[in-house]
Amino acid sequence: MPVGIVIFEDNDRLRESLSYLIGNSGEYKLLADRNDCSEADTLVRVYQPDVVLMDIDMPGVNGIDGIKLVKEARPQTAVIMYTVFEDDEKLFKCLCAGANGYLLKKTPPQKLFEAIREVIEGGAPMSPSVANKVLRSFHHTKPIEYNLTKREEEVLSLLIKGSPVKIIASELKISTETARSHLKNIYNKLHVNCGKEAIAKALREKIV
Amino acid sequence: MPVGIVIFEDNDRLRESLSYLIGNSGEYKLLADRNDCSEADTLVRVYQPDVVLMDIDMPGVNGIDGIKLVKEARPQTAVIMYTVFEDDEKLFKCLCAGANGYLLKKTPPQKLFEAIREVIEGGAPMSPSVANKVLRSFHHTKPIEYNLTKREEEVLSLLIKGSPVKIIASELKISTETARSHLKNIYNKLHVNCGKEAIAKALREKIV
DNA sequence: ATAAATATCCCCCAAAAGGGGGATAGGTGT
DNA sequence: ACACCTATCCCCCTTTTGGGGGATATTTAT
Repeated sequence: MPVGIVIFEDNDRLRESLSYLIGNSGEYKLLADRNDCSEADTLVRVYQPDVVLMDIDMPGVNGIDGIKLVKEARPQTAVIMYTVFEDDEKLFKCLCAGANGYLLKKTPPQKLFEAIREVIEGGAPMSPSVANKVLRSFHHTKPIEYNLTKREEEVLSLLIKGSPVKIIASELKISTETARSHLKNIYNKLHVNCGKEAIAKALREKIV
Repeated sequence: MPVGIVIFEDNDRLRESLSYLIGNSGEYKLLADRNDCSEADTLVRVYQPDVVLMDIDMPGVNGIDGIKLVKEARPQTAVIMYTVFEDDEKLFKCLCAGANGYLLKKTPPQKLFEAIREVIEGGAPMSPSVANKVLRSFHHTKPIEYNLTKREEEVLSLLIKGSPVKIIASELKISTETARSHLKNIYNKLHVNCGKEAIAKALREKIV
């Protein structure tokens, strides 16, 4: 049976041309198309699409919440974002919400069809610039150097487990006073004033 | 001028066929090919390639450290991994080390050429199953429910900035005693005993 | 060889945090 | 109507923290 598709896109003209293209592809079957995704959950429950094409900027419920509706209603339905936005915030929100692909609207129809094929086969189609952003998000940007000594790193790694000084000291088999000294030095090097800030900074910047 | 390519691949047969394909493409120019990447840094400094094709499993210096050598020597050179491995550990280590693409060896040469084109244009070519792994790494696996109230979430989000109770209270325009109450409730709900543990848990599990 | 950095320990003291109570008012749900 | 949750506030008391000193050995670097 052909691949079933549902489209959420508030631009009527665009939605209609997409629907037309898909309906006449032979390869895909257009199950439904809507200009808002407030009832996305019901719709995917009823039509059980293999793929959903989802815009982001829509009146009422936006596409990001739309992803969640779709995924909660039917996790196996693949959601491909189809949008003009390529800012990091929207992109990563979509990915976190469970999007299976992310295409920019400048993608030509032929590539769009390829992407649908790819997502059906378990891939994750992304426009090149999007894939690049995603990859770059892994490039541990700057291992900012705080010049912590080995011992200080040990102390810090215990600290970020939430251990109080006494525990840190006993784990490292040193006196609490020594542990406290190390902590003071760590706070100075990280430019923070207390353990809580140090933990926050260390975890955020992936020190240790 | 044609796109310059350097190959690191320890399988002689494969390396030679790749070299041959690239050398005869007209589109690309093979600058060098090696069976180990112990001198990857020197090599990219000398040949200044646009793209490096890099295997992972090589004698001596492995491909992951190879990425680092290349990127430190010449950050603008794009590194495409070309490997049989698709386990999470190797994949994400490569991405973190700065890889610009990740292709499985089952990729047909034509797709390989496409990938090189894509990476030159600033994309991030990935085999479908790889792209899928990458995307899935964003799917916030477990939104473990601690049933924090809105107010408690506000307090927690201030806490993880390292703010002391007084600051939290004044930011939320409530008394320090109220803020303290909220904190106590938060600690109970998160099953922790102090603010440091709460910060660690909240940041690790991406609550708030 | 000599200086600098590191790891270790100690004291004092004020401020902050944490645990234990308890109280009031507004809202929700049944 | 009543129980329950939430948000607000207050007190007491002990432990922990953070900042300020300082001291001594060992290691590292120059």
